[in-house]
Amino acid sequence: MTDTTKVMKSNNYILDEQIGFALRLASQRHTAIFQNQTMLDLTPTQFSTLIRLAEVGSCSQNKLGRLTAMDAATIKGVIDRLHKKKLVIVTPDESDKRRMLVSLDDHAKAMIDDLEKVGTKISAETLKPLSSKQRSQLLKLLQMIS
Amino acid sequence: MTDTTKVMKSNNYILDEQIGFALRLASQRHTAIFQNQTMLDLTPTQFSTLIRLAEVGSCSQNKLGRLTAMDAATIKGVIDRLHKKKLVIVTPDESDKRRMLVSLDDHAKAMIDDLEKVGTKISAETLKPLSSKQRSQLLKLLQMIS
DNA sequence: AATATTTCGTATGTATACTAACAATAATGG
DNA sequence: CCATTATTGTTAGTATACATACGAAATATT
Repeated sequence: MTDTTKVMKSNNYILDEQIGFALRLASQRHTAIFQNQTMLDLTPTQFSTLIRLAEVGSCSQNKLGRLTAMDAATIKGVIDRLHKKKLVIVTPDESDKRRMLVSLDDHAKAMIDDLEKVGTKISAETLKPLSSKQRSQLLKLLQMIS
Repeated sequence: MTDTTKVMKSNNYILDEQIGFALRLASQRHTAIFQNQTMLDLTPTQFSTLIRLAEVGSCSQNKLGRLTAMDAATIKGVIDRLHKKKLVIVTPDESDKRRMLVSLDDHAKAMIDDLEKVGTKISAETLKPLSSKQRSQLLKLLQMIS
């Protein structure tokens, strides 16, 4: 007599427990929370770009991409759209003719405080299911694998 | 005498410590690891779709989307591309004429074991910086906010 | 100084991922 | 039974995000 269960697929690969799948779900949830903040007519990456620009002042386009973890092609599209919304100023760099200097428009500068408030709320909403200790733990673990 | 530092921007919003930013970085790193697995001519979502199909057998397109956390528009594109690669079979459901029944092509069925092996390797590589305890902790925390 | 390499921005193509609108079909409530 | 509602799949539009290739400009090497 043969126990056929012995040769059945051992099924030890559980998609829902893979880090990639879990990351995608968590990202989706966060993005949904972000987009539900209707005050913000911005995407998460556009938001990050404005915050970074407020920190560094003026910056070349590619460098800004590195500061926000976007490659050259991606940051270009983001800057184009922020420019169309009149939130950033783009001027050629005289000292290096390859570079485009990007900085915040006055209109965007005035928004930064509010952006940070909304950003704080979005993070809190996303992390609501976690205790304070769990929140910093999650952040630490994510940074460790980045 | 006035201490001007008192009115300076309190700068308590640190982009790099926001959950959304951290999630994006971690996702990027995982995707890079995934794509470096050159054995796989698949994207992470295509991979997930094949694994799910192996679990459930046959399934309508929209339901498959729900099982893999993709909306109708997204899963359609994924199925189209998997179909073009001859990895899935798509047939109209006779009992419900709205539905398209999706299932694995034999060619893909034969790949599943290998896919799971590679998938396991990708997850391990992504989580390499973490201890075993930290890995399950991270997974648990991600699932809690999803 | 001339050459080689790198960097910067741009452009194209592919792949998620969402919204919104739409038609066909199915299920349900009166 | 019929009208309403819901579901399924499709299409179009927008926005990351990557790879790749390219020319222009700056830097490094010889």
